Amino acid sequence: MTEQRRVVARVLSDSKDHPDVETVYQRASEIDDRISIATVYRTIRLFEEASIIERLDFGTGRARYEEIPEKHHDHLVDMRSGKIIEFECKDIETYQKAVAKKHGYELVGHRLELYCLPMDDAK
Amino acid sequence: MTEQRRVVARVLSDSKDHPDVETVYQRASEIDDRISIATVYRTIRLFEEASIIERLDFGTGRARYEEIPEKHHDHLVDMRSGKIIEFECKDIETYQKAVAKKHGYELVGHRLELYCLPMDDAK
DNA sequence: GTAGTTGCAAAGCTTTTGCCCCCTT
DNA sequence: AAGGGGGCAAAAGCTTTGCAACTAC
Repeated sequence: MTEQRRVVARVLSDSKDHPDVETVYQRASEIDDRISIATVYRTIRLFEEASIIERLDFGTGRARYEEIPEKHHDHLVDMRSGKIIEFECKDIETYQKAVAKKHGYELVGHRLELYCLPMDDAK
Repeated sequence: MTEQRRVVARVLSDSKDHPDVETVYQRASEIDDRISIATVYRTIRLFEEASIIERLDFGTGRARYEEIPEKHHDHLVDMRSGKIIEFECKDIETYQKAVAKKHGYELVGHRLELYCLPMDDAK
């Protein structure tokens, strides 16, 4: 466990948003500027493989990350502001399992994003 | 409307799977080998912007495409074989709208993928 | 001391673009 | 004839990697 990994771990843990690698790198650099972006990539990959963080991708071409939460949730993307809202919906998950089963599969994971506009903008 | 675009359009239309750009390029080349991959990219982008096709992305690093269907559907990914199964579930969509509304949003689009293993493999 | 980690820069992959030529209309 | 479209190769954007130096234990 090196200093660099500690810093990256701390940044990821402290981030309440869903930062991309560049953002993690910037935040880590503020704490300790001897860190390189290659190390950030390597460390993030390591954490991802260890199931400590999860990769998200909202179609922007850059991967974003969050710590794997206690409680699973999905994401609602505010298309106007880019804000990400987390939500949980047990009913949806129940139906997902049912769909998988109907096709002869066991549900192992899923990915759900809702792309939305604020009520007032919608029209 | 040039020959190249006609060929790409035909390939996309004939493809029952969800080909990536490289695959579309290969299939197009079999029909007419004077096509370049740059043109395939350009044409696919054009069709995407014209809402003729839709971009999919199953986390493999390459975008995949399908014609926009009459009836909306989502995708179940067989993690063992890579096969993609299309499904439709009205109930899930109803709950999605409800979730959006609860947060003060209007649902504009969504993305749902189920990652599954065949029943027999699961354990 | 040794195995594992970092920095740097180069390379990899997918996708986009500049430029000039060509085809379509 | 004019203008959009295509081919090629170079460039861009994100991510990974080779290698030598360095660190943690």
